[in-house]
Amino acid sequence: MISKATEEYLKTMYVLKKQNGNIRVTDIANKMNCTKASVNKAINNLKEEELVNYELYGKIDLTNKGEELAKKILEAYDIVYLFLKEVLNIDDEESKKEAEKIKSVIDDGTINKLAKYVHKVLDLNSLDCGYDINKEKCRSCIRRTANKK
Amino acid sequence: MISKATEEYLKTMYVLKKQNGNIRVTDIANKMNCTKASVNKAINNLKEEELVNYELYGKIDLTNKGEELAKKILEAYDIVYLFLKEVLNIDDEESKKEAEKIKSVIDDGTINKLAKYVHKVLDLNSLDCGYDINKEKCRSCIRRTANKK
DNA sequence: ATATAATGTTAACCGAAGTTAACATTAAGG
DNA sequence: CCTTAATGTTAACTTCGGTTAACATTATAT
Repeated sequence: MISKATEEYLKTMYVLKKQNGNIRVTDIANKMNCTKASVNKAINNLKEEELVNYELYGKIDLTNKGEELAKKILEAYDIVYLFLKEVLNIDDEESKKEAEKIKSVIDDGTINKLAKYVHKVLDLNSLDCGYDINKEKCRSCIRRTANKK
Repeated sequence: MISKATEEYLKTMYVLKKQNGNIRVTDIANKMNCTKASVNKAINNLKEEELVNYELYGKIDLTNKGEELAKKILEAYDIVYLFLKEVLNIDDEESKKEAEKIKSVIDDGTINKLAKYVHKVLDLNSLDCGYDINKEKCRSCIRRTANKK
């Protein structure tokens, strides 16, 4: 339905909305290191799918459906990022870069399993994504090992 | 230099060579669910990069450089697959599918960290990829937890 | 040996995602 | 206001990875 590439635009738009209160072509292009022309195309794709509302030269905004999807995409990114950074101890910049790529290819099912695992290993019982993992024996041991240099 | 998509063809060729002793366009196409035409193009790309040798209607073979790269790609796949299957407990088919996609986007550095982690968690001290992780306290605990339903 | 099947190659085309460059619209400052 | 700068849009083009369909070559079986 909607490509992974196009999902990126949606995600960026969501972030900009939270951040600036509005969504502008120029800002998207800057964030994504692409041209305004590319942004324009993506917006049209997203409008097709009823993920964003906009009129020529008008305000750009996400629909409810668009917000939901954007949130899901962001969650996936967060989980992968957390895993790379906190479990594998990959440095921050690299974790961000890699999380971006990985979350763009993996299925929901994998994200869910990863989320559970990360939460278990890091002893996080509540996180934005809503995971609440049952306590298990030996968790602090796992964490100590996972976080060790 | 060489795209991730084209790397896939190289990997498949390597596997077929080990498996059948020879590499044929038709077999590659079957394995990869694509047309022979696509295979042909990929082979030409790989020849450009001196990763395979071949002449029109002739034998197809990997160069040394091609073999080395193929091995690296396979290692990456194996590590990701192992992680998904044995650590996250994702089922076999899904693990294969996802490993394929993930290994196509991540950097070497991430693969290395993941390899170390997987070996530590699963208590594997030797594997094809050559990792030999120092023993650490509490490893069996980690493994028990990782393998638990 | 030769017809037929299997295999390999090529040309022309497609869609996705990006680009450049020209143009249109809107916003801002004097 | 009205000019100019910033922003947004569009058309034409590029590259990549794939396709189909026609064709060429090689292998097989009787």
